[in-house]
Amino acid sequence: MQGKLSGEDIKRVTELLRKSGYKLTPQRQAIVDTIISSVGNHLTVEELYALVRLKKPEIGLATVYRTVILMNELGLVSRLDLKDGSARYEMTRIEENHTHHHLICTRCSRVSEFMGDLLEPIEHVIEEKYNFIIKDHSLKFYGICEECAKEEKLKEEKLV
Amino acid sequence: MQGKLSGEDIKRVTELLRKSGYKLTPQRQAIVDTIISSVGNHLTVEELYALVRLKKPEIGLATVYRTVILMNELGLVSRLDLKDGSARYEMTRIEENHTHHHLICTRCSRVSEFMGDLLEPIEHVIEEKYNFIIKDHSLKFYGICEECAKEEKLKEEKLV
DNA sequence: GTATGTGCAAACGGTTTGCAGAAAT
DNA sequence: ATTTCTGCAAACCGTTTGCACATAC
Repeated sequence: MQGKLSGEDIKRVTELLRKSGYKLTPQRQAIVDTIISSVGNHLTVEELYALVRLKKPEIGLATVYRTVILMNELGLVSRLDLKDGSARYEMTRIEENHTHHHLICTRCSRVSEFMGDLLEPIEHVIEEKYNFIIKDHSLKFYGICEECAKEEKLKEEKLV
Repeated sequence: MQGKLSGEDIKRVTELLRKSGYKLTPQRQAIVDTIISSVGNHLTVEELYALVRLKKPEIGLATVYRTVILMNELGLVSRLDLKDGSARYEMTRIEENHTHHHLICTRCSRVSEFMGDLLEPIEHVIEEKYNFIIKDHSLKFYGICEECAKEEKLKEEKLV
């Protein structure tokens, strides 16, 4: 659990749920609160489930799945697929217009992010050259994060 | 089944299997042949299984899984994860140095490819800025392919 | 009051695995 | 002869679904 919980965000999300004709149940509230209060964490559904249960022990896993799918359809969260078999979800922050990407450490599987509209020029080339209308993109870099690189260096030094 | 079957490729692959200490069974042969003869097709394991069974009806699905995992470890095939729950595999062609990406049509789920080392400059920026050592990357564009766009246009015209 | 949402447990679908027999080296 | 591989069926694991009850509106 990290990141600053923003009452503004919670309002925005619950409002949109309402407007779209969905009921604002305590379960959904709890899930929204939890997922917002852990920005930057890329939670699996199980992880989210565990966190939500701290506040709402009666909640069922299926409800978490259903809510997260719903929120994804509404564009409130975005799904992230690493290569490890379970989907991850994170809040979509309003400020950014779909231009954030992921750095995935293959040692510790930590996920960090980087910003930038670096792809825009590439997209234009593609659209013209291949007559392909781009709606969305996914850019991921796999490699070794700073912490793991440091650790490795330390080990090497000890061996010398 | 499409693409030109290259005897050279088959040799290269079977050779590498041997050298790495793996036995060259008829099952593996059949799988290698099939996957090579369908370059550009991004097969799911089930699809590959169905194709291989045309030549080797006794083969088991588990063998196909095991072979494809093995070949992936050896770098002979690459795994492609779309958002549809099943992994796809394609031959890794020697000519290209990991610089090919995917265009995925969200209408017909056809997958096409595009080449280009467009990411290299971006990678350097990232490596410096975030102290992240990049080993691999994945770039995918989701959208509407040329054929589907045409189809849509046709429908619109009929409605007018 | 009614439509929608929930919890539970069972089903699902892609993938992996344990095992006994088969085959490559 | 020995190690590796195969086919089968069962297990696995993340996810989805059917259902009877509960609840937000």
